[in-house]
Amino acid sequence: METTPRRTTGRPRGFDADEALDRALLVFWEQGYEGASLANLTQAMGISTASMYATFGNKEQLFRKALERYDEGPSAYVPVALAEPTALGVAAALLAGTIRTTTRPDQPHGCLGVQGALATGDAGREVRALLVDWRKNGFARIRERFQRAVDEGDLPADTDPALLARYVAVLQQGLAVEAASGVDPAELQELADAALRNWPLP
Amino acid sequence: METTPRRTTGRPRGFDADEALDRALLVFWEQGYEGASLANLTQAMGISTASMYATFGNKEQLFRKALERYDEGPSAYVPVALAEPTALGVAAALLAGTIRTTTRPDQPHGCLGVQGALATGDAGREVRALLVDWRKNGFARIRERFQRAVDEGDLPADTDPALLARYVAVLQQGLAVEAASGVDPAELQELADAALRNWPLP
DNA sequence: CACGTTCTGAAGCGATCGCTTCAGAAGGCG
DNA sequence: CGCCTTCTGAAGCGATCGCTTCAGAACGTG
Repeated sequence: METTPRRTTGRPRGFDADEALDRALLVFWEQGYEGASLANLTQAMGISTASMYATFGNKEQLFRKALERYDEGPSAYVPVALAEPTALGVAAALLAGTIRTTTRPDQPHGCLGVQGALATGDAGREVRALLVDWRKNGFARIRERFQRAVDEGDLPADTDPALLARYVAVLQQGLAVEAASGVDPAELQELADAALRNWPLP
Repeated sequence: METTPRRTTGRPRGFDADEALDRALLVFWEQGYEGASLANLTQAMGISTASMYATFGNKEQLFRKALERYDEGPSAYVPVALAEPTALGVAAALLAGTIRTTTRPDQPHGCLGVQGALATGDAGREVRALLVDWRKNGFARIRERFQRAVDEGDLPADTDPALLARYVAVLQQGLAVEAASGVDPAELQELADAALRNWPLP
């Protein structure tokens, strides 16, 4: 990432911005946007508030960067899943990826895009809207992929791509809530398998 | 409700505790436990902080009472749904009830039990655990109902009640997240219908 | 009416909130 | 080396956090 123009001169930054961002991501992921205080964040990042503001702007912009980081890291399974050759393969990979990402023992349980700011006070209104868009975008990408599957004959011609995409998205979000509740991933995977057992075949 | 022993003498309370609790419920529902400040709450309740503390104890106990109120009000469809004669009827009523409750135009969108404290800082740890239990309890009641359906022959003998209950619970929670994102209830109901189309029949 | 009890408005508790400022330390460059 | 830019630790900004205290108002009761 290139958070600052990085002039040629001056004292170089004493920390790794990417690593600091990763640590901030974990804090937001676990505590949510409003639940994560500046003190929590900077302590986990190992830097002072001044360095945080100089590097990332403010708390909200830090969250936006952390969300981008989430897309590149924990949520990187999504584009991979969408590239699966069949619609059923796409759905299965999305659900498996969701379960894997939301239940890792070394990470916060659940999904940042869901629990980062699902209900907030005034201070979190913009971040909440950001995550609403993030989820809407995720749904749209699945819908487009399923539309392609219909066009290609991979899904029956009378399939409603939006309905099917909503099904997958709802399962993903429901799974994320279950994961945040500490439910065993094996049980969730069993459910994901069952939920795709009646997939519409061409 | 009977928050105070209600002695026979003394100056009577100048507000309706139930109504104040209803208003607090709306604030918690929309802003979450941590996002709702004492100022938000007492202003919506129309009382001073002293009255709130005298009547309800503190913020956390106020939330607990609000959750009980949520069970009696917005979430009252659950026991009704569980009393449906067939397992499919139970599932359909639970999903329809979820959609109705989480998308009412005159109420916050989404589910208090999900978005009230899904990810929190230290201050919300206990409330988060409370809602985890709340959700686990909801799942358990569905599972027990489906177990009964298996015993009664209303579901095939080889049906896994826990798996089927998890399916319904995940759909409910996913629908609640969609509702919190502002998705049209008609679209969600369409999805709920589709999700139950391959219900295991005896 | 006076008493006794309870409720309530207001003020304020220490702590923390997100955020800013600033002097000085730390490095690259001429 | 000395200059100049940038980074950083610490202190502190006003505001708000959840919560408590208290004097006085408001009522039922004897």
